[in-house]
Amino acid sequence: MSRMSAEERRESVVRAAMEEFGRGGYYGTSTEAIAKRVGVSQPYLFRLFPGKRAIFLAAAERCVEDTIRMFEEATEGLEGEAALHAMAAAYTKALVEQPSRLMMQMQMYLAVAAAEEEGDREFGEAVRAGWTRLWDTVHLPLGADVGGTTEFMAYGMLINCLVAMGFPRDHRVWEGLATVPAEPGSGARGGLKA
Amino acid sequence: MSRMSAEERRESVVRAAMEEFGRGGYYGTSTEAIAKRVGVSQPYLFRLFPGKRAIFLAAAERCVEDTIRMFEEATEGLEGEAALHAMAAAYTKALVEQPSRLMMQMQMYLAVAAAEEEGDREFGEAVRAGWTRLWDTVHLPLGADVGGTTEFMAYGMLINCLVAMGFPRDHRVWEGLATVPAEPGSGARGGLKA
DNA sequence: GAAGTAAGTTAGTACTCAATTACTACATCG
DNA sequence: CGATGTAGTAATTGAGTACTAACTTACTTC
Repeated sequence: MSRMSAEERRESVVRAAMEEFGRGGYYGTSTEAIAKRVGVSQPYLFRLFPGKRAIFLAAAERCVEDTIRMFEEATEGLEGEAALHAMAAAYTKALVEQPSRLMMQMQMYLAVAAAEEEGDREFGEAVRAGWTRLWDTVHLPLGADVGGTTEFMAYGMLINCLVAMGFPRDHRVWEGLATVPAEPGSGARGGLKA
Repeated sequence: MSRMSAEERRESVVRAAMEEFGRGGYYGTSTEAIAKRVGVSQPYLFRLFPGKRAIFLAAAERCVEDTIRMFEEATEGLEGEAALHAMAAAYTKALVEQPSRLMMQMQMYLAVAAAEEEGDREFGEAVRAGWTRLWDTVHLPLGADVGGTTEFMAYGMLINCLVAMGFPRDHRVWEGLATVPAEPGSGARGGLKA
């Protein structure tokens, strides 16, 4: 169909890969599924990327970068408590609008062990580096409060897990978390914790 | 080699499956890998279980039950703050002694989406039921404090993620968490958060 | 000690999937 | 117009994998 520059194609592959890998993880996602979503033949992926792992890694890094930028933009000019609330709001917004990004994040964390066992030590390094950067991105606007940063990340991971498990928003396990309202667009204020 | 009753064999299969699935997830683990670990031929697994999914589910449910019992035993006769510290200590002990159980737990959370897409709605139900039971198990000794329970679970999920990513115990991302000492056996007291 | 049963294996099937090779359509420029 | 390069596909391959069928070995019981 529509021809695209290789760079543009790679971009749409990365986006499609985030969705697909987010759902099925590395091993549970076929390159064909990604190709189908992009609207391109499966072998063509291997002209755009050296292999499946490279696609996964690209999606993972993009995922981290997006989250980092999201927090940076949310906290622009803010500090302390205000920054915390801004980040929490941004997170709950992402939770509704891009759940696949949260899923992909979890999938990349869990992919480290298997990758390491397969001899790919670099993947783990990249994931840990990404986490550390994300951690610092949160740490700074919170006024370098280690406990606060850790707490924020902790609630984030809990939310990711609840999303992964598919708990409906009105289930009691969400009770302790001030989440986004049922319908998006009606405010989305509130913190990550009660 | 040594013959066993089918029940005993199933038991060892479940244990092996927890290790293997914990590492590679559902799709990243072959039944042959499990069979090898058990020390039995691969096709024999299908006489003990109806299929791969059933093995995964059995391992997942065992995993939840173990954790629930762990917390129940840790909090026996305790309440409130004391129960919290007991559970935290038990968790950090498990973190060192049975990391594969924590990994399996995460893997089962992330397996829900893919299972649902494959038409297996029951798996998600089972996982959510397991989480809810675990939640209640923590909730009770904490004096039915919703916020406290949520916080405890949140820190637990964060720890699971850090373990999955393979962060060494002395990395700064652990700073905000009072974790177990470098060598096991030297006390292991302290809570989940700083 | 023969018969029956339960534990376990070997061999094989049908299928999926990552990756390669060889080809085609379309543009742009000399 | 012809040449060169780039976006893309069709066909295929070889490795792995869940699962089946048929057979074998050991324990138990009368």
